[in-house]
Formats: sequence, structure tokens, C-alpha cells
Amino acid sequence: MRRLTRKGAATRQRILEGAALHIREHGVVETTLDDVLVRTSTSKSQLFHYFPGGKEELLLAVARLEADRVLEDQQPQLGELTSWEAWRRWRDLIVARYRDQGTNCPIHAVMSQLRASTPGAQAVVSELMERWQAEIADGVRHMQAVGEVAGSLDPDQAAAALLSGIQGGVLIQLSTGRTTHLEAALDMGIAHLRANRP
Amino acid sequence: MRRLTRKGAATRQRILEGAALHIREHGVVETTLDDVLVRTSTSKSQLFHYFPGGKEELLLAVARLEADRVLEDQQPQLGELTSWEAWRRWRDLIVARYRDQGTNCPIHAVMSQLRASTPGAQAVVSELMERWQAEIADGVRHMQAVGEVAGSLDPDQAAAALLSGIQGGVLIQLSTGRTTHLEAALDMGIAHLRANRP
DNA sequence: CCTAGACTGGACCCCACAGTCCAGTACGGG
DNA sequence: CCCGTACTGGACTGTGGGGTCCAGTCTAGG
Repeated sequence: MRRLTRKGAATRQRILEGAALHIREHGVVETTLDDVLVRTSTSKSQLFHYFPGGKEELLLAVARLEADRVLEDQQPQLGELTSWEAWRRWRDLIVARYRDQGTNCPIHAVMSQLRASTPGAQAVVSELMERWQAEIADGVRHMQAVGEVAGSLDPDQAAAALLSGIQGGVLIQLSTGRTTHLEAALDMGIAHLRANRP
Repeated sequence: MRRLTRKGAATRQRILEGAALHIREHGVVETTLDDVLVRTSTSKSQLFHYFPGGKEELLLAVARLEADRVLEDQQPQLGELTSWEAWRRWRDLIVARYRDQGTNCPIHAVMSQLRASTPGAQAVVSELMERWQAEIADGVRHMQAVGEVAGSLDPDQAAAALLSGIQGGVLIQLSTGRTTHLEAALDMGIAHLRANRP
């Protein structure tokens, strides 16, 4: 696809967002191409025109869309972890976000469908995790700079541990419907930082 | 199914374990009933005889099998978290176990396929998490009893956080292939306990 | 050793759903 | 205004794979 008219770009976007929404609501297993077509008032030929790779390509595009959204939803708090109060606000924001999302994580759903088949799929998640962890690590480094955290603590290590806790907390929430584990993980992660005062 | 002859029980078990193995090797999406039949030298009618609910029931049974295996694989270390040295051994055991498992988690795979459809599916994971967390919490309580951890720490809270870290670490490993996050989470969780000396 | 019912084989059904094709329409650059 | 190509509609195809059926065989209890 080399050139897209304005109309074409709009249609492509409509299909993409319609697919993302349907997956959010029904899960990827219960989402067929026809569902997406009906919902977005488009036809097969349009879908394959914009996503020549078919369902696989569409799902991958949805994964990218959702991955971007994850970090966007945490801004601006994630980018300004400059005080303990800011860390607390970020923590509350995450909990609220995932509480709202309920027991259906779009990325998680899409990934489990693509895993083996699509090589680029794991890269989407890997990249998300890297960016996420980098932002947290920046926050840790800032706290070190202002003397609230000991310089002996490895920021990347701490960020990796905190990120793991978040992922696991959300994962457990998918089965239990509760955010208790997510909260426990966040609280422990932050407490661990605070315990490492210089 | 009211009565099972010895032969019948053996066949049922053969189907179940064959399915579990095939899912471990190929993932649940790439596993069809026919694959299982060929592998176990059984026929459709046998499979539906022992699993009247069809694929869904079979997958749920596999999930239960794998869930049990998760805790078994951590014994006896998980049951004897009675010294810092024991915690370290447990930590190493987990890392080794998941390193061996590689980037294909059977439970995770099966769950993402069942999620919405089967009501009992989430219960399998919930129960696994509960049992797992309870064992960790017992370990924390023991360390409190011997005066290595402050009594002010909530054992269930700490266990929930640690468990979240493990889950997230494993989840990230599925995309990255590395156990670095799992290790970071475990190390931080245990460090957090050690930091809370009386 | 006989009979109910547990067990087995495999042919068959069926349809959901991804993917194809082609003919017709809108668009935008020249 | 004209032509190439971007775009659209929708009928059509093919098949993977879950699930059904029934007829035949084995098992175990009485």
C-alpha cells in the first residue's frame, strides 16, 4: 500500500479501532472478521485491502495500538516520578486503570493468539516492557539524584522487579477480578525503594 | 461416566497426558483433537466418551493437571521456607524450572483459550494462586516466629506481592525468553523480607 | 459362561470463518 | 475533463476441525 487517500486512511483507522473495541468487549477468540466488518460497516475486500496479511496482520496492528495506549494512559504521572507523593499518584492511577479494564486485557488476549505464528508479536510486548521499565528506572534515578534513594540500588533492577509485580498483579486480576495483588505488588515495590534511603 | 474399568481409566489418562504434552510442545492454538488422537492412538469416540464436553472439557482437565504440577515442582523447597538459605534454594529452583520451561507456558496458553467460555477455568487459576500464596505466607510466618522478620509485616500481603512478581516475571519471560525479570522480582521480594528485621 | 454396559473404530456431518475474485464507483493529479 | 488507481460491495470458495453416530468388541460381575 503506497498511497492512501484521506478517505482510505479513515477507513483503515475505522477498521482498526473497530477491531480493537470488539476485542476489548468480546475477547479475541470471539472476534471474527465478519464481526469487525459489521461493526465498522465495511466489507471483506476493504479489510484485505488495508490489511493484506489478513487476520494476523490486523491483530498485530491492534496489539500495537493497545500497547501504545498502555503507556499513554499512565501519563503524565509515569513521566514525573519526582517525589514520593508523585509515586503514590502513579500507583493509584495504575490501580484505577486496571480496575476499570476489568478481567479482559486486550494485549494479553491478542498475544496469546499470535504467540508462535507471528514473529513480530513478541517484539511488540518486549518493546512495551522496555519502554515501561525505562520510565520507571528514570523515576528511580531521579529519586536517587534528590537523595531520597541510595545510589547503591540498581535502578534498572528495581524497575524490572516493580514492573514484574505490576504484570503479575494484572495477570492475577484476570482470574480473580480483584486488584489486591496488583496493589500489594506496587506497594511493596515502592516500599522497597523507600526502605533504601541513603 | 459412572464406572470406569481399569482399561478405561488408562485410556482416559493416556488422552489427558497426550493432550498436555502436545500443548506443551506446540501450544494450544496448534493443537487439534485429531493431533491428540494420533499421538495417543485413540479415536474420536473414545475422546468424547471420556470427555463428553469435548475440547473445552479436555482443556480444562489439562489446565488442572498443569496447575497441580506447578506446585509439585516446587516441593519440597516451597514447604520448608524456614531459613534464608532455604528461601534462596527455593528462589533458584523456581528460576531453573521456568528457564527450562522456556517461552511456552501451558497453563497460560490453555487459560487464554478458555477464559470467557468456561466458568470453571478461572477457578483453576484462582485456586492455584491461593494455594501458592498460602505456602509462601506460611514461610513468612515461620520467619517471623524465629525472629528473622518483624511481626508488623502482613504475611499475606507480602506473599501476594511476591507471588505477583513471580507471575509477572514469568509472563515477561514468555516474550523476552529471559528470566532476568523473574530473578529481579524474586530477589526484591526476598530482600524486602530481610529488610524488615525486628 | 452369559449378558449389560463399558469400550473402541472410524466414517460421516456440518458450518464457521478466513481468504479470493471481479465488477463497479469515487477520487485526484495532470 | 479524463484516466489511472485507490477504493468499495458482496457473492463465492474451500477446508480445518469440532462434534455425531452406530455397529462391533471387550470386560466384569453374577
